[in-house]
Amino acid sequence: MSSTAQRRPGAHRPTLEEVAVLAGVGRGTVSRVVNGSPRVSDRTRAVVEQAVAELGYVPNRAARTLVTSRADAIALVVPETETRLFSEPYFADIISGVCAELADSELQLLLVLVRDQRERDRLSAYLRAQRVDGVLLVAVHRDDPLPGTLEELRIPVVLAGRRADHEPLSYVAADNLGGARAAVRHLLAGGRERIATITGPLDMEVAEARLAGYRAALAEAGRAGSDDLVGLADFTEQGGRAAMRELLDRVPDLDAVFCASDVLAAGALQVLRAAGRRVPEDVALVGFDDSIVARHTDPPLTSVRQPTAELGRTMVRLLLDEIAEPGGPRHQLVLGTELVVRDSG
Amino acid sequence: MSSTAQRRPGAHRPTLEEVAVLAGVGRGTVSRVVNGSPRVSDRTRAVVEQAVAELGYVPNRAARTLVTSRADAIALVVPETETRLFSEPYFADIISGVCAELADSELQLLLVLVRDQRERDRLSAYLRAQRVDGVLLVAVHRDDPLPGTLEELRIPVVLAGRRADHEPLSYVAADNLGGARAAVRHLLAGGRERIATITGPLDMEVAEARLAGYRAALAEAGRAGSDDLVGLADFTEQGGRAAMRELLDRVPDLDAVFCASDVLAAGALQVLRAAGRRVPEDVALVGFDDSIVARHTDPPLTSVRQPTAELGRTMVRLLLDEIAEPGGPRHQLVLGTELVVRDSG
DNA sequence: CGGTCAAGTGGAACCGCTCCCAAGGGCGGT
DNA sequence: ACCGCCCTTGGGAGCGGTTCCACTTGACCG
Repeated sequence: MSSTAQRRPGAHRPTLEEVAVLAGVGRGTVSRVVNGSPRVSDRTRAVVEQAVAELGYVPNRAARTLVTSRADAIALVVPETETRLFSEPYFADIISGVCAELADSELQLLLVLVRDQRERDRLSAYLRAQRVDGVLLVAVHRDDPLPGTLEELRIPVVLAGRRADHEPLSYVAADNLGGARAAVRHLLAGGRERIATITGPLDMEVAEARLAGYRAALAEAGRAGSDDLVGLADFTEQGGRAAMRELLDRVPDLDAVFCASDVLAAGALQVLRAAGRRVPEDVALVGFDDSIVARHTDPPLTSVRQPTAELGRTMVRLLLDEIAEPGGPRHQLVLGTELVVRDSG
Repeated sequence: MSSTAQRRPGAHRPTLEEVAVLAGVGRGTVSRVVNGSPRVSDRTRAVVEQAVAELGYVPNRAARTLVTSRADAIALVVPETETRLFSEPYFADIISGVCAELADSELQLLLVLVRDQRERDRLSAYLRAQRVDGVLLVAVHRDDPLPGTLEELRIPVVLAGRRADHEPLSYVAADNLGGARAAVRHLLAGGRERIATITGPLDMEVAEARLAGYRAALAEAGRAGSDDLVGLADFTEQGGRAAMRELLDRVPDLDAVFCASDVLAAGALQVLRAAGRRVPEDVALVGFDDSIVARHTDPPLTSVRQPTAELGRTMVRLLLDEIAEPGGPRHQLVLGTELVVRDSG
């Protein structure tokens, strides 16, 4: 039973021990070389590296994790209620940014959708089983219990967006208020008089902030925004339609609508058209997110773009910091937004 | 230097051993209870379960993985070149389906974007490090080396779509040929005479199959599809525009275009409009994917819907099969598609 | 009533790695 | 020539599970 070439690819994976034997050194030495410790002579290092290459050795992560209790992985957690996110560049860009930033580390990315209490529990179990070093949390609602749980478990977290003005955890957010204000200023500059808004669900700080931006722009122009001009919706197209209908009922003479998302705007647009209003002649329309729909509606939507990939990258950077220095200071960043003017207003 | 640091609440996770002590049984017994082995008396089981609950015990996955060499995780691998996927419901639905199916297992989902050779190598290393039990592969091009690598490593794989007609690996695909044929039949039924097509990159079987469906429909109607009527593009909007321009040059009297994707169709639509053609009066337009753009163009696009979430679910099911029975038979499934008629043709 | 056997249980061995400690060797200083 | 020190190195002791084997026990059988 000679230990011959288990050379069949895929069958046997060489262990550190085998590398040590081949290189004629001890296990500790191989470990040091593999992990780039400086306490190894150049000659030995070369020999070991040769052996590693020859055997195609790759360290077994489970074994390493077991002893270091680092998982070398982070999780991106998304409430499934937000699956809509997936169909927008927002999410794609976040992922893209996250992966880009992760590429230089040895970390892996776990994707976790949480759709109900059961899955929430499952997630807790994961975390408790020490499967990840940190968590990226997207689209948190104000009363989401998850951030609290994570904090209790002492697991580093970074949020995309914040739960409220005053957010204790680390987060990276887009300047929603500023973006919304810019959008409404643009409408004002275009001479619009009766500017309405359709908001997202106000238990999300994003929606709240965009509404605040709308109000701020009106206020600085010396106009009191009447509540009649505010239509409430969730972030769906259907919600946009319903809200637009109500607004038209309540304020038939409105001449502009700032929508808290492009999808909302798309819904609103349908209703406006059905009501015989021309966009932008009769009613100007501005969205938010600069998502793919914005470019394809007729007319294309003026919208607010967020630096989403950058947001993903930054989140990872912050998370790595927190992982490296647990209990360190929290980091909170707000990234700028940009108005993209198209034909809708 | 006393080993303090570990007493922070939330820091220390109870081990199997501690549960055993509390329950007054051996480690093996606890393990059996935790893993649902039948070889435990009801009384003992109850005692152990009590102890588990009391301590909030959750098995350490790394330790388990180390000895069982099951990773309890699968990877979803996406070539980054296909990030466009992310902005379409296609991908969102795949993920959603995958997660839904995974929810009942103990498996986790790793998301891996591969954007260049370096990351491809990194992926190989992951796989070799036994971090996953299987791989879901999306958007494979014909000459993609990844499937081959995986096969060599003896890692179970299921593809979304296939590389060619004759695909050795397991896959789940939509009936692209059938869908395309249905789309073109619909155009024929509408009385269209000069039906063109804009294809995706022909090194992908999806694109090829959709083109084949187009040809099949023409053939069965007794019309030889001239090559003049075929415009080549990648799956981008820009590609759609370019291809549409060429087609108009070559075949000014075309009265319908079947596009291999909605995004292509959206591009084509812009060019048609710019050229003064009315859709659908002068030129009928049909897309594929029933993506979010399809509903928002003006007019909304007739398109072919694929059962994408189902596709994700099925992929997982097949993969679990392969994992359970390595070296077992390959499974290959084709799921039906459905024509969604809107105003564009 | 001894013998057979299945069920239930405890515990050792081991998975592959990191970490630490002790030991070997080289070298400058005295 | 000897001592002390630093640089390298080998290898033991776990990390927290699973698995297998051996042992105890009580039931059942002839």
